[in-house]
Amino acid sequence: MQSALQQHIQKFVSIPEEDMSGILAYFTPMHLRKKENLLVEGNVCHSNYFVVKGYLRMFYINDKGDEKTIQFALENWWMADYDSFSHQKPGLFSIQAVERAEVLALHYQAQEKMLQQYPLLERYFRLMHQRAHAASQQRIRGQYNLSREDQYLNFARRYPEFVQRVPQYLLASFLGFTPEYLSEIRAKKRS
Amino acid sequence: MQSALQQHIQKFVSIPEEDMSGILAYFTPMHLRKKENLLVEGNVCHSNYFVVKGYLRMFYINDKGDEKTIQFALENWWMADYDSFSHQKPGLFSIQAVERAEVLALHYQAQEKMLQQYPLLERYFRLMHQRAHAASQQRIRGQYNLSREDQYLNFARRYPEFVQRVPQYLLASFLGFTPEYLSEIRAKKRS
DNA sequence: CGGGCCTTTGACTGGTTTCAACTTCTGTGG
DNA sequence: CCACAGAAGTTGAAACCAGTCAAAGGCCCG
Repeated sequence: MQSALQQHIQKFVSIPEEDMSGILAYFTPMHLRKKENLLVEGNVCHSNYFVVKGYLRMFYINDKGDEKTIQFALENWWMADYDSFSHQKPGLFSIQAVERAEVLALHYQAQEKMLQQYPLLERYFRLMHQRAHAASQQRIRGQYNLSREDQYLNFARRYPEFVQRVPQYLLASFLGFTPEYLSEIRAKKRS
Repeated sequence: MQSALQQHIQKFVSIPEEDMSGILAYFTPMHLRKKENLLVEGNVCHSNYFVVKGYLRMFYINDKGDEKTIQFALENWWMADYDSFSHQKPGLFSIQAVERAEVLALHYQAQEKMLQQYPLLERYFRLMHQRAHAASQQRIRGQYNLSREDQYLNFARRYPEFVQRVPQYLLASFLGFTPEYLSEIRAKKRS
């Protein structure tokens, strides 16, 4: 059976079958326990992570000391603090496995080498970032357009399984409001 | 004198000098009047735009009928509705020149051809999107962390010349609040 | 079975929006 | 070059969305 990553890459670019093992060799598989950290705020983001199983979240800690989750990465998504990763300088985000998870880590230098050896992958990563860029534009649009309440309702309609899977306080943090308010919205919806 | 685009590309990848004219041939230079549209909501975003002079904004019109600006593109930035552009399907954004502007338009098919002919440019665009992705992460962080008032003060500190250049109602729309409130903030700051 | 974390509920507060009226600026035509 | 109309910016009052704080209830896991 071929890896999830391999399948994913083939969806976007056509890599000769025989190159695949060479490519996969650049990655380090990691098993993470619940709440295990991949990156801690203030450190350099050395790797770009591909999620095979479970899911990750990216967050930071604000002045008041509470965690704000700004992004999740589900199966088949990439995650990194790209400001930190791109310049290999200390960053402002932490990355953590919410549930027990499996990821493939691609170290910065490994990525550079890999891209030299297999330039076709530049296209793959270009498409990944372009897609993320598109997603950001849509997300920002949603944030401007909808009240917090509608953002939740929208999100719940679009990702019903995920809403079940994620703890409410994380979801609230991701949607940009307090757990108390989320609770209120849910109560209103029930009635 | 070499074009702004050429200089910009050379900052990120090393393209042989003799390839440059071939590359530039894929672009269509455009002169835009103030408030001229490059893209209207509901249409397919056929081109990716590089700003040579002046600046663009991307916006949409909400239920109440007012325009929400979600992004600006200054000199040396790229702009497109990437969800629409990537899939060549109708999109949710309009793009407009705020001032009189010059841009280089890269048509979707032209871009694909160009990337086939000069695969090194995949890297260039990968870096552009990665950078935009990084910027989105930072921007979202700012939106979670700061009150609207602080977002303005922050922005004004970081881009003082731009705050002068852009009309206030656009800036308010971009920062996600009403022109009236921006006015109030500025009044408070003066006193 | 117990402790701690998560969720719910309610009262109070304040940042931000809305609406409407007024002032200032800008550009265009006479 | 002035006049004027429309656009952009300001001000203030009322309403509301959402945050904060505190306390109680539910539930998972050791």
